[in-house]
Amino acid sequence: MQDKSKKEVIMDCAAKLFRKKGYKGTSMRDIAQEVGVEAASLYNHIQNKQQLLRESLMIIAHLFTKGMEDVNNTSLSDIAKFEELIRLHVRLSVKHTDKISIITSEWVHLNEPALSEYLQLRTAYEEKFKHIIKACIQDGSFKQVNTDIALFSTLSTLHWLYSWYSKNRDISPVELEYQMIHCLMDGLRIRA
Amino acid sequence: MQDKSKKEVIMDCAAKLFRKKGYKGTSMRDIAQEVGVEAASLYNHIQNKQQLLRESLMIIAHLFTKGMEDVNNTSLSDIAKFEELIRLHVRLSVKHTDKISIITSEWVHLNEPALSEYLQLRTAYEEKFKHIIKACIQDGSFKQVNTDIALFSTLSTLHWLYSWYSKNRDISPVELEYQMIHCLMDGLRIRA
DNA sequence: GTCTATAAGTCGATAGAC
DNA sequence: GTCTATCGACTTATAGAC
Repeated sequence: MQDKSKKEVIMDCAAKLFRKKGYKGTSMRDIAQEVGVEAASLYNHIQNKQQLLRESLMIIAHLFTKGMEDVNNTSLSDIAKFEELIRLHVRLSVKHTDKISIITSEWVHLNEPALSEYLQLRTAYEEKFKHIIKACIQDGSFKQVNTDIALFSTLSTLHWLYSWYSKNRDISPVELEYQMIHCLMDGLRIRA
Repeated sequence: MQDKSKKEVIMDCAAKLFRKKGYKGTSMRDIAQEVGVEAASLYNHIQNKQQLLRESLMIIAHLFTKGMEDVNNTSLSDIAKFEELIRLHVRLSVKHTDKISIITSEWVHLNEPALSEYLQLRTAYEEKFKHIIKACIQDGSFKQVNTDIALFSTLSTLHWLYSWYSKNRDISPVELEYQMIHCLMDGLRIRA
Protein backbone atom coordinates (compact mmCIF):
# COMPACT_ATOMS: atom_id res chain seq x y z
CA MET A 1 0.00 0.00 0.00
CA GLN A 2 1.25 3.45 -0.91
CA ASP A 3 2.19 5.78 1.92
CA LYS A 4 -0.19 8.61 2.68
CA SER A 5 0.78 11.99 1.29
CA LYS A 6 1.35 14.72 3.85
CA LYS A 7 -1.90 16.32 2.76
CA GLU A 8 -3.78 13.11 3.46
CA VAL A 9 -2.18 12.90 6.91
CA ILE A 10 -3.31 16.46 7.60
CA MET A 11 -6.83 15.72 6.33
CA ASP A 12 -7.11 12.65 8.56
CA CYS A 13 -5.84 14.48 11.65
CA ALA A 14 -8.22 17.35 10.94
CA ALA A 15 -11.20 15.00 10.54
CA LYS A 16 -10.32 13.29 13.81
CA LEU A 17 -10.20 16.62 15.67
CA PHE A 18 -13.27 18.08 13.93
CA ARG A 19 -15.15 15.04 15.14
CA LYS A 20 -13.92 15.39 18.71
CA LYS A 21 -14.11 19.17 19.18
CA GLY A 22 -16.01 20.43 16.16
CA TYR A 23 -14.77 22.56 13.25
CA LYS A 24 -14.96 25.85 15.14
CA GLY A 25 -13.53 24.26 18.28
CA THR A 26 -10.44 23.01 16.47
CA SER A 27 -7.60 25.46 15.76
CA MET A 28 -4.93 25.15 13.09
CA ARG A 29 -2.46 24.87 15.98
CA ASP A 30 -4.43 21.85 17.28
CA ILE A 31 -4.21 20.18 13.87
CA ALA A 32 -0.50 21.00 13.55
CA GLN A 33 0.21 19.45 16.94
CA GLU A 34 -1.66 16.27 15.96
CA VAL A 35 0.36 16.10 12.72
CA GLY A 36 3.60 16.91 14.54
CA VAL A 37 4.58 20.19 12.89
CA GLU A 38 4.11 23.90 13.48
CA ALA A 39 0.88 25.55 12.32
CA ALA A 40 2.58 27.57 9.57
CA SER A 41 3.89 24.38 7.96
CA LEU A 42 0.39 23.16 7.23
CA TYR A 43 -0.01 25.90 4.63
CA ASN A 44 2.63 24.29 2.40
CA HIS A 45 0.15 21.45 1.80
CA ILE A 46 -3.27 23.04 2.07
CA GLN A 47 -4.78 26.41 1.21
CA ASN A 48 -6.74 27.11 4.38
CA LYS A 49 -8.80 25.58 7.19
CA GLN A 50 -12.05 25.65 5.24
CA GLN A 51 -10.51 23.41 2.58
CA LEU A 52 -10.00 20.70 5.21
CA LEU A 53 -13.71 20.72 6.00
CA ARG A 54 -14.84 21.06 2.39
CA GLU A 55 -12.76 18.26 0.89
CA SER A 56 -13.53 15.72 3.63
CA LEU A 57 -17.19 16.48 3.32
CA MET A 58 -17.31 16.34 -0.46
CA ILE A 59 -15.42 13.05 -0.57
CA ILE A 60 -18.10 11.44 1.60
CA ALA A 61 -20.99 13.17 -0.16
CA HIS A 62 -19.81 11.81 -3.50
CA LEU A 63 -19.32 8.31 -2.08
CA PHE A 64 -22.98 8.32 -1.03
CA THR A 65 -24.09 9.74 -4.37
CA LYS A 66 -22.05 7.11 -6.23
CA GLY A 67 -23.42 4.36 -3.97
CA MET A 68 -26.98 5.45 -4.68
CA GLU A 69 -26.30 5.44 -8.44
CA ASP A 70 -24.81 1.96 -8.27
CA VAL A 71 -27.85 0.66 -6.38
CA ASN A 72 -30.27 2.25 -8.85
CA ASN A 73 -28.33 0.82 -11.79
CA THR A 74 -29.00 -2.73 -10.60
CA SER A 75 -32.10 -4.72 -11.47
CA LEU A 76 -32.80 -5.48 -7.80
CA SER A 77 -36.32 -5.26 -6.38
CA ASP A 78 -37.09 -2.06 -4.53
CA ILE A 79 -36.96 -3.70 -1.13
CA ALA A 80 -33.58 -5.24 -2.04
CA LYS A 81 -32.39 -1.74 -3.03
CA PHE A 82 -33.50 -0.46 0.38
CA GLU A 83 -31.48 -3.20 2.08
CA GLU A 84 -28.50 -2.39 -0.14
CA LEU A 85 -28.63 1.27 0.95
CA ILE A 86 -28.48 0.23 4.59
CA ARG A 87 -25.38 -1.82 3.75
CA LEU A 88 -23.91 1.22 1.98
CA HIS A 89 -24.32 3.33 5.13
CA VAL A 90 -22.85 0.65 7.37
CA ARG A 91 -19.90 0.13 5.04
CA LEU A 92 -19.07 3.83 4.75
CA SER A 93 -19.57 4.40 8.49
CA VAL A 94 -17.13 1.61 9.33
CA LYS A 95 -14.52 2.68 6.79
CA HIS A 96 -14.68 6.48 7.11
CA THR A 97 -15.81 6.88 10.74
CA ASP A 98 -14.24 10.30 11.38
CA LYS A 99 -15.21 11.89 8.06
CA ILE A 100 -18.78 10.58 8.38
CA SER A 101 -19.13 12.42 11.67
CA ILE A 102 -18.27 15.66 9.85
CA ILE A 103 -21.01 15.16 7.29
CA THR A 104 -23.49 14.55 10.09
CA SER A 105 -22.86 17.63 12.21
CA GLU A 106 -20.17 19.98 10.85
CA TRP A 107 -21.60 20.69 7.39
CA VAL A 108 -23.23 23.86 8.82
CA HIS A 109 -19.79 25.50 8.88
CA LEU A 110 -19.27 25.15 5.14
CA ASN A 111 -18.89 28.46 3.31
CA GLU A 112 -20.64 29.20 0.05
CA PRO A 113 -20.60 28.04 -2.67
CA ALA A 114 -19.61 24.66 -1.17
CA LEU A 115 -22.57 24.75 1.21
CA SER A 116 -25.12 24.99 -1.61
CA GLU A 117 -23.30 22.29 -3.56
CA TYR A 118 -23.35 19.97 -0.56
CA LEU A 119 -27.03 20.63 0.24
CA GLN A 120 -27.94 19.92 -3.38
CA LEU A 121 -26.18 16.54 -3.23
CA ARG A 122 -27.85 15.73 0.09
CA THR A 123 -31.32 16.70 -1.07
CA ALA A 124 -30.93 14.67 -4.25
CA TYR A 125 -29.78 11.68 -2.20
CA GLU A 126 -32.72 11.93 0.19
CA GLU A 127 -35.20 12.26 -2.67
CA LYS A 128 -33.87 9.09 -4.30
CA PHE A 129 -34.01 7.31 -0.95
CA LYS A 130 -37.62 8.43 -0.49
CA HIS A 131 -38.47 7.30 -4.02
CA ILE A 132 -37.32 3.78 -3.16
CA ILE A 133 -39.40 3.79 0.04
CA LYS A 134 -42.45 4.88 -1.96
CA ALA A 135 -41.83 2.12 -4.50
CA CYS A 136 -41.66 -0.40 -1.65
CA ILE A 137 -45.05 0.76 -0.43
CA GLN A 138 -46.54 0.61 -3.91
CA ASP A 139 -45.34 -2.91 -4.66
CA GLY A 140 -46.76 -4.08 -1.32
CA SER A 141 -43.56 -4.90 0.54
CA PHE A 142 -43.80 -1.90 2.92
CA LYS A 143 -46.75 -0.74 5.00
CA GLN A 144 -48.70 2.44 4.19
CA VAL A 145 -46.40 4.56 6.40
CA ASN A 146 -45.79 8.30 6.20
CA THR A 147 -42.84 8.29 3.78
CA ASP A 148 -41.29 11.45 5.23
CA ILE A 149 -41.26 9.95 8.71
CA ALA A 150 -39.97 6.60 7.43
CA LEU A 151 -37.15 8.34 5.56
CA PHE A 152 -36.27 10.56 8.51
CA SER A 153 -36.35 7.68 10.96
CA THR A 154 -34.15 5.49 8.77
CA LEU A 155 -31.60 8.20 7.98
CA SER A 156 -31.37 9.35 11.62
CA THR A 157 -30.38 5.89 12.69
CA LEU A 158 -27.94 5.49 9.81
CA HIS A 159 -26.39 8.94 10.39
CA TRP A 160 -25.52 8.05 13.96
CA LEU A 161 -24.10 4.64 13.20
CA TYR A 162 -20.57 6.05 13.33
CA SER A 163 -20.90 7.21 16.92
CA TRP A 164 -22.34 3.92 18.04
CA TYR A 165 -19.84 1.85 16.08
CA SER A 166 -16.88 3.68 17.68
CA LYS A 167 -18.00 2.44 21.08
CA ASN A 168 -18.95 -1.08 19.96
CA ARG A 169 -16.14 -2.31 17.72
CA ASP A 170 -16.64 -5.89 18.88
CA ILE A 171 -19.59 -6.44 16.54
CA SER A 172 -18.57 -7.40 12.99
CA PRO A 173 -19.64 -5.12 10.12
CA VAL A 174 -21.55 -7.99 8.49
CA GLU A 175 -23.45 -8.71 11.70
CA LEU A 176 -24.10 -4.99 12.07
CA GLU A 177 -25.55 -4.83 8.54
CA TYR A 178 -27.88 -7.72 9.35
CA GLN A 179 -29.03 -6.25 12.67
CA MET A 180 -29.63 -2.79 11.19
CA ILE A 181 -31.70 -4.16 8.30
CA HIS A 182 -33.74 -6.27 10.70
CA CYS A 183 -34.23 -3.46 13.22
CA LEU A 184 -35.23 -0.80 10.68
CA MET A 185 -37.41 -3.01 8.51
CA ASP A 186 -39.17 -5.20 11.04
CA GLY A 187 -39.23 -3.05 14.17
CA LEU A 188 -39.20 -4.36 17.70
CA ARG A 189 -42.72 -5.61 18.40
CA ILE A 190 -43.66 -9.25 17.90
CA ARG A 191 -47.27 -8.81 16.75
CA ALA A 192 -47.60 -5.81 14.49
CA MET B 1 -48.68 34.35 31.37
CA GLN B 2 -45.78 36.03 33.14
CA ASP B 3 -43.29 37.96 31.03
CA LYS B 4 -39.92 36.37 30.48
CA SER B 5 -37.10 37.70 32.60
CA LYS B 6 -34.20 39.24 30.72
CA LYS B 7 -32.11 36.21 31.58
CA GLU B 8 -34.69 33.91 30.01
CA VAL B 9 -34.72 36.05 26.86
CA ILE B 10 -30.93 35.77 26.68
CA MET B 11 -31.06 32.00 27.25
CA ASP B 12 -33.62 31.56 24.47
CA CYS B 13 -31.66 33.72 22.02
CA ALA B 14 -28.47 31.85 22.86
CA ALA B 15 -30.14 28.45 22.37
CA LYS B 16 -31.49 29.57 19.01
CA LEU B 17 -28.04 30.68 17.84
CA PHE B 18 -26.20 27.68 19.34
CA ARG B 19 -28.52 25.51 17.31
CA LYS B 20 -27.93 27.43 14.10
CA LYS B 21 -24.17 28.08 14.31
CA GLY B 22 -22.97 25.91 17.20
CA TYR B 23 -21.66 26.98 20.61
CA LYS B 24 -18.15 27.79 19.38
CA GLY B 25 -19.51 29.43 16.24
CA THR B 26 -21.70 31.84 18.25
CA SER B 27 -20.07 34.91 19.81
CA MET B 28 -21.38 36.94 22.73
CA ARG B 29 -21.79 39.79 20.22
CA ASP B 30 -24.07 37.55 18.13
CA ILE B 31 -26.21 36.80 21.17
CA ALA B 32 -26.27 40.46 22.19
CA GLN B 33 -27.40 41.49 18.72
CA GLU B 34 -30.20 38.90 18.80
CA VAL B 35 -31.31 40.21 22.21
CA GLY B 36 -30.95 43.83 21.09
CA VAL B 37 -28.24 45.10 23.46
CA GLU B 38 -24.45 45.45 23.51
CA ALA B 39 -22.37 42.42 24.46
CA ALA B 40 -21.21 43.90 27.76
CA SER B 41 -24.82 44.29 28.94
CA LEU B 42 -25.35 40.53 28.87
CA TYR B 43 -23.01 40.17 31.84
CA ASN B 44 -25.48 42.00 34.10
CA HIS B 45 -27.77 38.96 33.77
CA ILE B 46 -25.45 36.02 33.30
CA GLN B 47 -22.01 35.05 34.55
CA ASN B 48 -20.41 33.89 31.29
CA LYS B 49 -21.00 32.17 27.96
CA GLN B 50 -20.49 28.69 29.37
CA GLN B 51 -23.39 29.23 31.78
CA LEU B 52 -25.74 29.71 28.79
CA LEU B 53 -24.75 26.29 27.47
CA ARG B 54 -24.72 24.59 30.86
CA GLU B 55 -28.10 25.77 32.11
CA SER B 56 -29.97 25.07 28.87
CA LEU B 57 -28.47 21.62 28.75
CA MET B 58 -29.15 20.77 32.37
CA ILE B 59 -32.77 21.94 32.17
CA ILE B 60 -33.40 19.47 29.34
CA ALA B 61 -31.37 16.67 30.94
CA HIS B 62 -33.42 16.94 34.11
CA LEU B 63 -36.70 17.01 32.15
CA PHE B 64 -35.73 13.68 30.58
CA THR B 65 -34.61 12.26 33.92
CA LYS B 66 -37.86 13.38 35.55
CA GLY B 67 -39.89 11.97 32.64
CA MET B 68 -38.18 8.60 32.99
CA GLU B 69 -38.89 8.56 36.75
CA ASP B 70 -42.55 9.36 36.16
CA VAL B 71 -42.86 6.54 33.63
CA ASN B 72 -41.16 4.06 35.94
CA ASN B 73 -43.41 5.12 38.83
CA THR B 74 -46.50 4.02 36.92
CA SER B 75 -47.88 0.49 36.92
CA LEU B 76 -47.91 0.35 33.12
CA SER B 77 -46.73 -2.73 31.24
CA ASP B 78 -43.18 -2.51 29.91
CA ILE B 79 -44.29 -2.06 26.33
CA ALA B 80 -46.64 0.73 27.43
CA LYS B 81 -43.69 2.34 29.23
CA PHE B 82 -41.70 2.16 25.99
CA GLU B 83 -44.52 3.91 24.15
CA GLU B 84 -44.73 6.51 26.89
CA LEU B 85 -41.00 7.28 26.49
CA ILE B 86 -41.48 7.90 22.78
CA ARG B 87 -44.27 10.35 23.68
CA LEU B 88 -41.92 12.01 26.19
CA HIS B 89 -39.32 12.60 23.47
CA VAL B 90 -41.89 13.93 21.01
CA ARG B 91 -43.40 16.24 23.63
CA LEU B 92 -40.04 17.68 24.73
CA SER B 93 -38.82 18.01 21.11
CA VAL B 94 -41.91 19.99 20.15
CA LYS B 95 -41.85 22.23 23.22
CA HIS B 96 -38.08 22.85 23.59
CA THR B 97 -36.91 22.51 19.97
CA ASP B 98 -33.87 24.79 20.22
CA LYS B 99 -32.63 23.54 23.60
CA ILE B 100 -33.06 19.91 22.50
CA SER B 101 -30.71 20.54 19.60
CA ILE B 102 -28.05 21.64 22.09
CA ILE B 103 -28.31 18.43 24.06
CA THR B 104 -27.92 16.44 20.86
CA SER B 105 -24.80 18.04 19.48
CA GLU B 106 -23.32 20.82 21.64
CA TRP B 107 -22.83 18.94 24.91
CA VAL B 108 -19.21 18.24 23.88
CA HIS B 109 -18.38 21.88 24.64
CA LEU B 110 -19.39 21.61 28.29
CA ASN B 111 -16.56 22.28 30.73
CA GLU B 112 -15.95 20.11 33.76
CA PRO B 113 -17.51 19.42 36.19
CA ALA B 114 -20.76 20.00 34.27
CA LEU B 115 -19.63 17.62 31.52
CA SER B 116 -19.29 14.69 33.93
CA GLU B 117 -22.58 15.56 35.59
CA TYR B 118 -24.35 15.61 32.22
CA LEU B 119 -22.78 12.36 31.03
CA GLN B 120 -23.81 10.68 34.27
CA LEU B 121 -27.43 11.74 33.76
CA ARG B 122 -27.36 10.61 30.14
CA THR B 123 -25.82 7.22 30.92
CA ALA B 124 -28.37 6.62 33.69
CA TYR B 125 -31.19 7.55 31.32
CA GLU B 126 -29.93 5.20 28.60
CA GLU B 127 -29.52 2.35 31.06
CA LYS B 128 -33.11 2.74 32.26
CA PHE B 129 -34.30 2.87 28.65
CA LYS B 130 -32.36 -0.29 27.87
CA HIS B 131 -33.79 -1.98 30.96
CA ILE B 132 -37.31 -1.39 29.64
CA ILE B 133 -36.36 -2.80 26.23
CA LYS B 134 -34.94 -5.91 27.91
CA ALA B 135 -38.13 -6.29 29.97
CA CYS B 136 -40.17 -6.08 26.75
CA ILE B 137 -38.11 -8.90 25.27
CA GLN B 138 -38.46 -11.01 28.40
CA ASP B 139 -42.22 -10.66 28.62
CA GLY B 140 -42.52 -11.65 24.96
CA SER B 141 -43.74 -8.37 23.50
CA PHE B 142 -40.45 -7.58 21.71
CA LYS B 143 -38.37 -9.82 19.45
CA GLN B 144 -35.01 -11.23 20.54
CA VAL B 145 -33.12 -8.22 19.15
CA ASN B 146 -29.68 -6.94 20.13
CA THR B 147 -30.71 -4.55 22.92
CA ASP B 148 -27.77 -2.18 22.32
CA ILE B 149 -28.71 -1.80 18.67
CA ALA B 150 -32.40 -1.44 19.49
CA LEU B 151 -31.62 1.27 22.05
CA PHE B 152 -29.22 3.10 19.73
CA SER B 153 -31.61 2.94 16.80
CA THR B 154 -34.54 4.22 18.86
CA LEU B 155 -32.60 7.05 20.50
CA SER B 156 -30.99 8.17 17.22
CA THR B 157 -34.38 8.66 15.68
CA LEU B 158 -35.75 10.41 18.77
CA HIS B 159 -32.68 12.66 19.08
CA TRP B 160 -33.19 13.99 15.57
CA LEU B 161 -36.89 14.57 15.90
CA TYR B 162 -36.30 18.27 16.56
CA SER B 163 -34.53 18.85 13.24
CA TRP B 164 -37.24 17.03 11.33
CA TYR B 165 -40.07 18.69 13.23
CA SER B 166 -38.71 22.17 12.46
CA LYS B 167 -39.14 21.50 8.76
CA ASN B 168 -42.52 19.74 9.06
CA ARG B 169 -44.62 21.78 11.44
CA ASP B 170 -47.80 20.85 9.59
CA ILE B 171 -48.04 17.44 11.28
CA SER B 172 -49.73 17.58 14.70
CA PRO B 173 -47.74 16.46 17.76
CA VAL B 174 -50.31 13.76 18.51
CA GLU B 175 -50.13 12.38 14.98
CA LEU B 176 -46.33 12.54 15.21
CA GLU B 177 -46.40 10.51 18.44
CA TYR B 178 -48.55 7.87 16.79
CA GLN B 179 -46.39 7.66 13.66
CA MET B 180 -43.15 7.46 15.65
CA ILE B 181 -44.46 4.68 17.88
CA HIS B 182 -45.68 2.75 14.85
CA CYS B 183 -42.48 3.29 12.86
CA LEU B 184 -40.08 2.36 15.66
CA MET B 185 -42.05 -0.57 17.04
CA ASP B 186 -43.42 -2.20 13.91
CA GLY B 187 -40.85 -1.31 11.26
CA LEU B 188 -41.58 -0.84 7.60
CA ARG B 189 -41.89 -4.34 6.15
CA ILE B 190 -45.29 -6.02 5.82
CA ARG B 191 -44.25 -9.62 6.47
CA ALA B 192 -41.60 -9.81 9.21
C1' DG C 1 -29.02 48.28 33.78
C1' DT C 2 -26.83 49.90 29.59
C1' DC C 3 -23.32 51.94 27.49
C1' DT C 4 -18.07 52.87 25.62
C1' DA C 5 -13.56 51.51 26.01
C1' DT C 6 -10.36 48.21 26.56
C1' DA C 7 -7.72 44.41 28.58
C1' DA C 8 -5.73 39.90 27.59
C1' DG C 9 -5.77 36.16 24.89
C1' DT C 10 -6.62 33.26 20.64
C1' DC C 11 -7.73 32.86 15.90
C1' DG C 12 -6.37 32.04 10.73
C1' DA C 13 -2.98 33.17 7.76
C1' DT C 14 1.47 35.30 5.88
C1' DA C 15 6.58 36.81 5.44
C1' DG C 16 10.92 35.56 5.22
C1' DA C 17 15.18 33.01 7.15
C1' DC C 18 17.20 28.57 6.59
C1' DG D 1 9.33 22.08 3.37
C1' DT D 2 9.84 23.60 8.07
C1' DC D 3 10.72 26.91 11.09
C1' DT D 4 10.22 31.66 14.04
C1' DA D 5 8.00 35.83 14.22
C1' DT D 6 4.19 38.44 13.57
C1' DC D 7 0.00 40.79 11.61
C1' DG D 8 -4.72 42.06 12.06
C1' DA D 9 -9.01 40.52 13.31
C1' DC D 10 -11.81 38.50 16.58
C1' DT D 11 -12.77 36.38 21.17
C1' DT D 12 -14.56 36.53 26.25
C1' DA D 13 -14.86 39.32 29.86
C1' DT D 14 -14.13 43.52 32.85
C1' DA D 15 -13.85 48.62 34.36
C1' DG D 16 -16.04 52.55 34.95
C1' DA D 17 -19.04 56.55 33.16
C1' DC D 18 -23.86 57.63 32.99
